[in-house]
Amino acid sequence: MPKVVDKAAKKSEIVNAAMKVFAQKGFANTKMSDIARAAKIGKGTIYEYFHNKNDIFEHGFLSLMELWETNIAKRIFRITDPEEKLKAIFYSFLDFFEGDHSEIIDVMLDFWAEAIRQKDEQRLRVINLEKIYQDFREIIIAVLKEGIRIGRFKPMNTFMVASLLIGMTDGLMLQWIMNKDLIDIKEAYRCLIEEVLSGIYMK
Amino acid sequence: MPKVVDKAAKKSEIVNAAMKVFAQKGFANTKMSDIARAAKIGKGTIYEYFHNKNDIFEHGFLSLMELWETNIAKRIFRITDPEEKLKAIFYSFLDFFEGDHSEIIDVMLDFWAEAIRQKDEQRLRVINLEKIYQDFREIIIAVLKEGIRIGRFKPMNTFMVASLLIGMTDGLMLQWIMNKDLIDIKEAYRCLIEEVLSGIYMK
Amino acid sequence: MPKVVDKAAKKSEIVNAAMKVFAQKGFANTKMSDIARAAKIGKGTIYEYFHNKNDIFEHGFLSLMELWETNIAKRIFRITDPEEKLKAIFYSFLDFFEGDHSEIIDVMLDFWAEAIRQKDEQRLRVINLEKIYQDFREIIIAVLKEGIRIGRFKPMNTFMVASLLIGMTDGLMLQWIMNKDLIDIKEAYRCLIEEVLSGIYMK
Amino acid sequence: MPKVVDKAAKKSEIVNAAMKVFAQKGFANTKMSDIARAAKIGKGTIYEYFHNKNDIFEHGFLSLMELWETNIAKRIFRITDPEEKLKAIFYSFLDFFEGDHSEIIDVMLDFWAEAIRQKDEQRLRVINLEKIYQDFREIIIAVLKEGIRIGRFKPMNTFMVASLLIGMTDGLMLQWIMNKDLIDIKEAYRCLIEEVLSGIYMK
DNA sequence: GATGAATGAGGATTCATTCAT
DNA sequence: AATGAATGAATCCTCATTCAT
Repeated sequence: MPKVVDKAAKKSEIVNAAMKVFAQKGFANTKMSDIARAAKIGKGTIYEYFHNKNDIFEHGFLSLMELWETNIAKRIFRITDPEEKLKAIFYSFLDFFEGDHSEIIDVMLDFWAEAIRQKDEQRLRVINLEKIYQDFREIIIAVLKEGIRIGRFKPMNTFMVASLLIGMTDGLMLQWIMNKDLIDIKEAYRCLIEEVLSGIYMK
Repeated sequence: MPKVVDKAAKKSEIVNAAMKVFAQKGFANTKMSDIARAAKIGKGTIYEYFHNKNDIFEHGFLSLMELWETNIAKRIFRITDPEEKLKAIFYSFLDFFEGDHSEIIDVMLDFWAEAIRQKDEQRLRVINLEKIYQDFREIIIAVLKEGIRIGRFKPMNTFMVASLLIGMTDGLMLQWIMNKDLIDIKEAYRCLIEEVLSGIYMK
Repeated sequence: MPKVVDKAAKKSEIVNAAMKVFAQKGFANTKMSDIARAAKIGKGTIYEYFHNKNDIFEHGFLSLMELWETNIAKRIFRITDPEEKLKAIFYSFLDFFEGDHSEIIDVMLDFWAEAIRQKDEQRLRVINLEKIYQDFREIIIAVLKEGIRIGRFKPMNTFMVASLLIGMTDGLMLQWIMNKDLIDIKEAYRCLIEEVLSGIYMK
Repeated sequence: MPKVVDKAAKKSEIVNAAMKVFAQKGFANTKMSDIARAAKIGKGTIYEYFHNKNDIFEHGFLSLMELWETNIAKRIFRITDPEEKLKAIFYSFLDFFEGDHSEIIDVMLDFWAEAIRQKDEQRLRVINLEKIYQDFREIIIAVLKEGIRIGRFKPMNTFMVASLLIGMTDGLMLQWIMNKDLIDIKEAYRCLIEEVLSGIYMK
């Protein structure tokens, strides 16, 4: 009888180890041997679970996205009030930063850069960033429209405002990554929600 | 009699060519031969003007920043009204996107990713993104404070709001890079200035 | 109570499976895992029966040779007439091609190539192709000499003619492997025996 | 001005060096560094002239075939008598063995093995052995038919006899490669031409 | 006995950089 | 000053073999 191994568990162990290294060194500068060392396995073992370095990268991205979607869904599915829903959506981001995913966030830029580069390629395109933005935009647009309908939000270009709000969280993250001591991410979100959002409220 | 060459001019020609290739392929995937071909010179000639690939990258970043600073300064140095000043600052970004620098913007993510990676290294650190954010934040904070002082803006956490506003332009750019047809960048800035900023105005 | 296994039977099962894969992919391109899959056993199990990949190869070659020798012997041991004996020898080759060993034949070239490469090495040299040719040549030379003695064959350089006849069957096989539809191997041997051999007959 | 190099000449230098190594070690066992050392250049330089190891192999094969075709053509284009033409064709092989290509011949088996393996693949198939046999067969068939027409050769299955004759030279070569001292290749061809061919002559 | 998960030595290939011309 | 031929360090990936279960 050969050794029995939880393939799925080991796979995600490797992904996690890889993500940490990616975050530290960047995707291009990370060697397979770095990942192997971080995961405390042999170089060749990685190839039992992944086709190549890109494959690991993509799995990492996907697992990050799943985590994120689950989180959003959990936060907002019960809320009906548009204002509260909007707040909940932005607070769901905080969960990421406050959880122990902060290291993972560091590699987001590499994901972004790679995704943008892949944007015109028909091939695999596992990292379909455009689709992700689209999905997220639609969620926010729906909330904004509902708010406008019931007279809680001012009339506005919902598509643009949604894009700007999403942009704000992304851009905030960038600055936070740069210097985590400088930006109090919790306070930043409070400020976003309490002070900036007020621009879209009626009156 | 040796050929007389405008060293500086040729240097910036090479940087410009390199930036285009970086934008298309990303820094790591760009070969020196790609740059040489794009600049219509020999591979070896690049080394007459730059120490190595990183050197080109850094010069590219710096020239981008200079362009940007010049632009902002030109836009706002004469304006005194805080609201107008704020608008002018954001409109100055548009100049980038509307000018023929749009291709160059594509490489920004690589700059960001690399800058973030270098953030802890004492060494070279030509790309001091933190410093750049700092500078930009201070400009905006000054405007916000002046606006609050004269009663045009609501009291607020100026540091955070400044960070959020900067973040919004960065994040917007990300989405615009992804799909330039989807996002009307001009309209987006109009929306930012007219609809979102109103959240900070008094009444 | 340990499982009782017919070691020898399993060993030859593995060899047979391996030969099929060798024939398809060539020795160098065949992975141990390919052999394991073909033999429907685990990769590690192979090593219970063979030292390494080379070992399998050599066993395959040897079993092929045994088959061949048995076949020749069975065909000719009763015949005394030189002409008939010669015909019988060549017909014995047909048995190979007409049997279900045709797949195995495909790997002969790899054996040849490897054997030739080993020809100068003192080491292992399990595949002693030179010896095999020598043996075969001697059988044919004996027949030719007997034929000459009793006046059925013309006087000739028996060594050379034997070598040429052996070469003809080898070379024929090469062409047949290339395109089995093009060459009717049965007709080819008939032609060899009836038309070409006549060159050595008296009259 | 960069160094001026005769690219074509260097390319064939590399091929020649590679062929020698292939002959000694076999294609699969030859490392790129072996070729580099043999050609007295750096490992990377090889890739300035060839795409990969296979590419070198194929160029080697092609140059061998060109040499061979040139040789045959030179030998026979003026001869009209079928018997003499046939002899000339076989003597043209001798030129190879007597020239300094004997080392190159050693790698033929690798070509064959590889060609046979590629026989079903649609892809590149630079080494189209089937086509080569076809061409050669047609040349011989034409000679045989002409000989029969003018009553110099017996009626026969020209396709099969041609295949057998080609096979004989191939098979002879195999044995000669095995032990060059044992087989006097010159005498072998004389014997082929004088003794075996006589089987097809009228009377 | 059987297995396949784990391994790391080995080798093909890439590409920044050097340097002779 | 300009060039591109030459290079080899660096790195991805393969796969025969080992060994714990």
